[in-house]
Amino acid sequence: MLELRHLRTLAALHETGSVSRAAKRVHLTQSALSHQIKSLQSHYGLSVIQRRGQSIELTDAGKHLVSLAEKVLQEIQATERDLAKVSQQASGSLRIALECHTCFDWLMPLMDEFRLHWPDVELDLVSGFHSDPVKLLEEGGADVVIGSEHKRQRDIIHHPLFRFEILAVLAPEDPLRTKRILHAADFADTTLITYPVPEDRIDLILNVLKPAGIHPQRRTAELTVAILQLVASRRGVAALPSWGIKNYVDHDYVIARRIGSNGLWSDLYASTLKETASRPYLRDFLTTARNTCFATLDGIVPLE
Amino acid sequence: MLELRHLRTLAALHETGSVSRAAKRVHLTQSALSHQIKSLQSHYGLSVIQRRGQSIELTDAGKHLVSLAEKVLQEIQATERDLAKVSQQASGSLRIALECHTCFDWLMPLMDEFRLHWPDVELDLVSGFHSDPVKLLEEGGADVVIGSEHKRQRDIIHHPLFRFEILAVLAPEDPLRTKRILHAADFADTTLITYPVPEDRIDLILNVLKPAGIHPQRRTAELTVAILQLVASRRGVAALPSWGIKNYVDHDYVIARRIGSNGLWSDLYASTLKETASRPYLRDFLTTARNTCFATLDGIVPLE
DNA sequence: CATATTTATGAATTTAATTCATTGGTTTTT
DNA sequence: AAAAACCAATGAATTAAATTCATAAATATG
Repeated sequence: MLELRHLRTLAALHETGSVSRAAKRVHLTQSALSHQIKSLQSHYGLSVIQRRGQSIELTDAGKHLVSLAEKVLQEIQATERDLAKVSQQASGSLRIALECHTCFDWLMPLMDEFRLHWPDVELDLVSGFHSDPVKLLEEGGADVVIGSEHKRQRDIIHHPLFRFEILAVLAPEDPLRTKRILHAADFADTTLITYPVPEDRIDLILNVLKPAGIHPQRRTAELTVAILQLVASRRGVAALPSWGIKNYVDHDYVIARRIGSNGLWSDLYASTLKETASRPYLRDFLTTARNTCFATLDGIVPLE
Repeated sequence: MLELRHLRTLAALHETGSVSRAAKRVHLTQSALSHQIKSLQSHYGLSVIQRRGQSIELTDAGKHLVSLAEKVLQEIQATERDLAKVSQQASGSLRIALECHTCFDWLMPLMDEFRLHWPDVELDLVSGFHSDPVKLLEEGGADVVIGSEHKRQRDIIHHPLFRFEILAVLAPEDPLRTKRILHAADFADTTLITYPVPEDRIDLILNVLKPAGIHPQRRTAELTVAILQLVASRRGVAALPSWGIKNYVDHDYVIARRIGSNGLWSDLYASTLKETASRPYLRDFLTTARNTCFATLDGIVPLE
């Protein structure tokens, strides 16, 4: 018999295009999903997905079920918002602290949508730099911190968002363009253009350059566009999320290169206090965040 | 986590107005449903139903979930029809043999709806009387038999529809009107007005009168309205399903009385061959049949 | 051609749902 | 007013089923 579990899986398959990624998305193993799909297929006597080389493709039947899933899951979310109103859990505050500057890109439209659904929740962005963002939660200065920190800590929950790749961004004429992959040494004589945050908050420096003993010059800019403008005009190179620069790369404004043979990856979490985690509007915020990110951001991968 | 199981239960609770009846409706025990409701309530931190003395009442939250359930379950049904088309299982024949004459009442609109959803299925009513309707299935004369037969038989499946009460129908001026409950003896000097079928197909005779050694006169009519017309004009009494006479009773055209202290009840099944049972359009027919009957027919109770 | 990655599968395990047996309330009956 | 009948709730036992584990098969990738 069909269950929501199946629909959630179908939606994840559609989102991620692979069984193993979908499995992470719904916090199950690849095996579990494979079994699930099998039982679904035998229940309806038709196939839902088809192996397409290394990944998979949805069949016609699968597409029908996916569109059902999307419809149904949205309706459930809407009803759950209604339930929060009924039980008077539809108010409170959601002050978001952003550790990842580029995240403004997807957070802004998300906040607009959130405001529509939760008019009685005080929504705010906590601006400025914070040395210890998790402390901010404990001190009550913010309700969610969006960043890459995820070390286990009492009374704090790190809700996984997604994993993304950080690419080196170069001017199209940069001599390094000939290399398909950049390594630490390639940054030795460059100027690194970053957001105005300490060194230990920049993955490239922390995980690649510092271990290799390389300390390039730095120059900072507040906004992603400003950084890209500097890169394009050959003032230096930057390291930014692949989805944050996609448009600029597609239009040949800049070029992007992988950092290290496996790439430089970063994980994004939304951290809250334990007590905040159970609030309906926070749960809703998280699911819509994940949904919109997986739907709109290219190249991201489920986490956990 | 919410599952379709919960929504199916909610819908059944709404339909039947009681946990134990809802349990039968979804083929589970009362205990299972009670646990299910409890876990649902603790998941959302609010109550869904409230004990209202003998039976139960849905809370505001419960009503929200019920309307979600109805929407979602309909969408699933629609998608399953689409899947049948995709896998080319949307054609075949559905010839219905009716053992219960009064069932025309609900079957007609149901057939109209069915035709809309399954334009490529040959839908027919097998008319006339059949001594052994199950044999009709085996001989290929019909695809479904709607009647009260349900003895286990090889290669035949009896899909339970519902249980209903058969009431004695009297003219408003009938001397028997003073009795709240009629017993076999009360029929001794009456004329029994029935459909034109053999005695052993009339529950009142088979289960009440014959065992008591009472053999009233009989007169037959083809149509329910004709029977009621005869009753109203004092030509005799009839025994008909409570839902079949509700409108006439409500308008005081006739009056209805319980037969025996526990009432005279009859069970309705839709019987098919085993192989027919798995066809998508047959399953769809059955679920819509049950849905519309439980939604529109008063006083019916889930079976099994 | 070896290696990475991805999906499929059978068996074992764990989790969760359901039933069983019983109790506590309500209503109805006598 | 007591008894009977009915209905829902509960905890423990049971059963069922979903998930994981371990592994194989299949398909790119370098």
